Amino acid sequence: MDENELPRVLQQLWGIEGRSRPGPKPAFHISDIARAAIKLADAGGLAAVSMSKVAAELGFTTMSLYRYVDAKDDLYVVMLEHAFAEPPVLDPELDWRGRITAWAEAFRDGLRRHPWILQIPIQEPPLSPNQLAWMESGLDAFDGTPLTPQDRLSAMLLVNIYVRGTAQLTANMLTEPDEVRVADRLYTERLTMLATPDRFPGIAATLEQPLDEGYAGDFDAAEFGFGLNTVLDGIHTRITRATR
Amino acid sequence: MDENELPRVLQQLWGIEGRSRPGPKPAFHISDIARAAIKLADAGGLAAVSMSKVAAELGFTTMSLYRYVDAKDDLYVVMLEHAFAEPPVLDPELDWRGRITAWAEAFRDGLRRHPWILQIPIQEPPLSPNQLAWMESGLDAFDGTPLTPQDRLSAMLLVNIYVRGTAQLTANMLTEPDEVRVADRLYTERLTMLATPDRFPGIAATLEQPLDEGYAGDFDAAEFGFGLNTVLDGIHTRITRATR
DNA sequence: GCACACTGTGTGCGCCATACACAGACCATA
DNA sequence: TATGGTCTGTGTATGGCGCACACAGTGTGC
Repeated sequence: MDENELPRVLQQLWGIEGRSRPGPKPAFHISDIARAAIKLADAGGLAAVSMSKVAAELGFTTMSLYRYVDAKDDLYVVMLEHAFAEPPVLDPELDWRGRITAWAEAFRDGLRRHPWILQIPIQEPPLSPNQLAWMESGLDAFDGTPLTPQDRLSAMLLVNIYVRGTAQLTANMLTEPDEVRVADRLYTERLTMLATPDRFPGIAATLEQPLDEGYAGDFDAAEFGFGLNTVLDGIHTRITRATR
Repeated sequence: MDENELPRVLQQLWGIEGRSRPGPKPAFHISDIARAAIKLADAGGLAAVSMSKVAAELGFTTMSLYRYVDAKDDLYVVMLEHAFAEPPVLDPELDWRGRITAWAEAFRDGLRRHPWILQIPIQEPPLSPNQLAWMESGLDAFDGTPLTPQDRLSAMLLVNIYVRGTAQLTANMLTEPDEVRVADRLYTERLTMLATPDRFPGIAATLEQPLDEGYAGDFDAAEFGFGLNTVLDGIHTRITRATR
């Protein structure tokens, strides 16, 4: 009974094959759809992904996609599942901090490779194989700590949220690195103009500080690691309390 | 020169009035547009907001909106600006932790009141008055700490990201509290079915743990505060290091 | 009082997701 | 081996969307 309730996309992603059926053989597979859609999204953002464009990319008609996918949202699920392939293998030699850091960086790399992921409207919590594998991988990073399963979930989600959030901040500016610089400079200019020291002293103080070279280009690796470490320090405190 | 570059929406939001001009008086104001759009969004989510529906709500034609707003994205900016009015006044008696907690909770309340905010595709960093006021308010929470302006920005962003992220997690499920319960139970069922202990031991362990009553209904205040405290512990560690 | 910038409006375009009916392909069964 | 039913890809059609553009009327600065 439960199996029937599983949406078709999830059934296909988990490889729950229907028994051999009458009718013509399907001409392709959802993974083909995923590949075509990801290609379009990598090139032109999520806006470049439409049912008709994906179908054209595959050489089929728009409506043929609906034989594989119930709705556009399912297309997103399939794209997400294929964009994040296997989670990283975490070095068991490392402590929890090293492991979750590696996990976070791998996640970040994925988001950098496919920035359109951040544009996907999230409707439901993840249930597809690779998504669960990433979850599992993140939870496993806390093996050996005294954290309860619930605590591990919270901690993993915290890191997950942090990575997504920072990626969001940097991905606001468009894709081209040059454009990032320009948009950033323009933003700073405008902010300097609008955030006057009398009404916005805190913001003004931030702007007075000369930007580090490292920071200028992007919310780069150093800054990312710095913020991540703050989060991990918080988790560390929790672990210490749990040990006591 | 710089003023001319400012997008029209921002000019209007900052109250930079153009000199008195020829032609008919405008029939309404962007704040009317904001009110109408927010009303629609509160009732039916961001999907219920279209140029034509907003215009109809106001009793005007679709195209009239474009006399006030250059594009749909600007409409979002206006909605955001009006949905988050004044930031909370932070009690100066409190320490930084109390202040930033109050700020985070106020932010969270705003997101709860207008869940559609999370659906708005963020294209640019904020430059509108209330948005900057919230930024300022968040930065001010760290007054009296040894953190540098840059550190305060990072810390504020960290809290901001946390609140957004957790709100995102809970808002995935739809609006009705009952639906949350149902969706949550359904998710747990499916997860239990798919995340078998052999392949996903970490996830399975999380599921075995009986859910607290408090947790069941929602990612509620207690859980929110718990995660927030973890983040604040991390910031506390940074402050301690800066003091030393 | 006049020129002209500005107002709200009507029409129309191209794109989107997707409902539905259809003709042909193929397997399980007889 | 024949056949029924189910599945395939396709063509057509619908209602919505954001928005470009031309227009007639309005009101201010000169």
